Amino acid sequence: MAAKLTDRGQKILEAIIEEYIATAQPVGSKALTQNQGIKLSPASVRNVMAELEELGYLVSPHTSAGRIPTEKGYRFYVDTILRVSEMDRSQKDQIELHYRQQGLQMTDMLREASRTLSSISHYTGLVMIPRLKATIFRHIEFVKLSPRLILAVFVTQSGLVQNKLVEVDEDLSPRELEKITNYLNQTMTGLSIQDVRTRIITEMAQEKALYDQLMRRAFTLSSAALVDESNGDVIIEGTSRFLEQPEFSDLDCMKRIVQTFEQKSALVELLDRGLETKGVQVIIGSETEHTELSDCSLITAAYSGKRGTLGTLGVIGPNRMPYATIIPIVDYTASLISRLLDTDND
Amino acid sequence: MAAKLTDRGQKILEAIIEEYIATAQPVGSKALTQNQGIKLSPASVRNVMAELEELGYLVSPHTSAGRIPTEKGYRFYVDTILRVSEMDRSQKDQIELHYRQQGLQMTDMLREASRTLSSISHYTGLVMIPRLKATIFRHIEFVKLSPRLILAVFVTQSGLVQNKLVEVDEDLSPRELEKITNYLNQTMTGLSIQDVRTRIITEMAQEKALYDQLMRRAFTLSSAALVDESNGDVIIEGTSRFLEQPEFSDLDCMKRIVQTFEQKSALVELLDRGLETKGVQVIIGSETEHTELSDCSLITAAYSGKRGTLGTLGVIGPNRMPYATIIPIVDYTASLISRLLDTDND
DNA sequence: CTTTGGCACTCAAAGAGAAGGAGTGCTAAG
DNA sequence: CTTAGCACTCCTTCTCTTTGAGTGCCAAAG
Repeated sequence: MAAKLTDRGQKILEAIIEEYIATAQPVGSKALTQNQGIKLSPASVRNVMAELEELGYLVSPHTSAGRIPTEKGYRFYVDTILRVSEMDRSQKDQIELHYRQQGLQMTDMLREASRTLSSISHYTGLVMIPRLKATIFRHIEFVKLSPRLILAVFVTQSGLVQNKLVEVDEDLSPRELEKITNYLNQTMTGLSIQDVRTRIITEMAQEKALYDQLMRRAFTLSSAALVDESNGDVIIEGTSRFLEQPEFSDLDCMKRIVQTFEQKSALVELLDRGLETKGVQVIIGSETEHTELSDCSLITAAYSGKRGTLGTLGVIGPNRMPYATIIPIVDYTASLISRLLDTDND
Repeated sequence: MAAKLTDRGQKILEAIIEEYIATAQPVGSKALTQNQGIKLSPASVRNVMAELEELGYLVSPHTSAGRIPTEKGYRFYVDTILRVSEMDRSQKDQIELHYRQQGLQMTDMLREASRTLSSISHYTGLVMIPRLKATIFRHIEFVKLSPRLILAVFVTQSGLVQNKLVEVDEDLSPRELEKITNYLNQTMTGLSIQDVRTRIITEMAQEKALYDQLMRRAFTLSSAALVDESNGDVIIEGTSRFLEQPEFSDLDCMKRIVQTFEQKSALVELLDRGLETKGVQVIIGSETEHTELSDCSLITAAYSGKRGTLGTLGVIGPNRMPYATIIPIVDYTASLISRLLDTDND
């Protein structure tokens, strides 16, 4: 019971998980001895399986069925058994093919990324749109729509374009607006939005601003324009892939998952977790801490622009996912997107 | 057989359809005599039902089941039987409640419209984003991202903001860009994009442009910026509502529908049909001319801004939809959106 | 001529066994 | 430690039956 997992135990656990991933059927002892390079009799395999069950890596749905992996089983598989192979050139090419089109804006590119993740992995693709405050200021422009209404258009270093309507108290002349624009573009370029906002706040408190009307207006306007009220957004592509998975054939369970997708907030939260981590992260089942997603797993990786992490992307599917093939796909996509964001628009 | 539908026939058809809409179960003669104010014996009702079946308004799934409406039945119901009631104040208020938030950009408002349509109708909401070329030019702004890359930001009369990256052959100085911007904003405001583009083309052909370098650049740049390469886009909210409908409990059928939604093109095509029509339009089943949607119906209406139709919005669900309640909802939402677009941003 | 009660008929849906079979745990022998 | 043998479990599948809702038609009543 207290015994650690033997070498043989790992081999068999691996074989069971891979078989189950492939077939979605409980794996029996006999099937194992036939399919894999396991040189043991069914009876021996059964002994090991009983051990594995006792350790919590497997369960059997009922007495006369085979075993299926538990979350703990998947976790162990992903953490210690799985060796992720490098992708070969042709696979990489296949992915890159989707990003050939030039002149895409950032959002379009991220949408394409989500679509590609889905179509190559055969699961559902997720891409988080960068949080505004994490991005680098590049350019701001104000368009006066009416005396009291101004459209702020705002471009980040990585090419993300954001629009925002700002209502103002006082009518600003075109000349004033232009001055404000110039000032902001000259002083703020290269700072992160976070920094821009703190700078605005400190400068507003300083004397200079107190006496210079224009300055005050500039700061009021830009601080309103740069408020990031979004709680994050995710591009989801390939929801229909979920309908292909036998584990979600229960309509009710399916409905709850699709609803969770539509609300997005749970996915935002899950993708957020990957922001700090380097490399690929795997979240399995109840680790999501959302009951509706307790049978789903995520494979995510962070992507970055010139300066630091921008967001995360990944794939979501059932626990029973071919991690071995999808992890490299997610990994490569993240680095590819990072590369594209680096070289684009400069 | 050749006989037209009698008054009594209509009454009974109406009762059957409404019963079927409510229960999703084939309707039998007995149920009818009990539920509705029909003062006939089951046997008489059966006679009428047989007639209705012969005329093609009903079918029975098998001998010992009740009858369900055919598409022809729904069509007749919608066209001639159904009398749509006005909505009362409280219902209108309930809808309007969702649009209270101020300072929404057009796209956000349309998304909210789609969400509201879905949540109030309990089906799936659709809102088509206006085609660029149908909209009225209000303002254009160019942001130079790099020597060869310019971001064109483009605002329409109704408040739609569009960004586009344009690659240029020659480096344009900020001063030149400013002049171009001013020129375009002065001459083009108030024209439709369609008109703007034809005007650009004719002016480019004229002598003035041939000799004025700046003009030529202005036209090249703006014509590139105003190309509308999008094939239309639709905001879909509440896909999960489909999973609640018993008629789509077949996973395979469900999957095909969700896939069709994801591709959007079919929906764009269907919403496009409503652009010319005034008032609410109903498309039933195979009238969609998409096999995957042959069990779906759409209820759509066009919405408009200051000048003419901008797009359409509506609801999609199974053929068996409560048309009587949804038609007013769609109708009112379309007029509400039109009103909001009219008063907004001016 | 229309309406209605009666009645035989049909057929899907639901339930009850019964058979089949995959897989297990245990034991004892190699 | 490994493995063959064997009894046991229990899900799955199939068939058969029952049930009941609903029909069509006919003949009698209004």
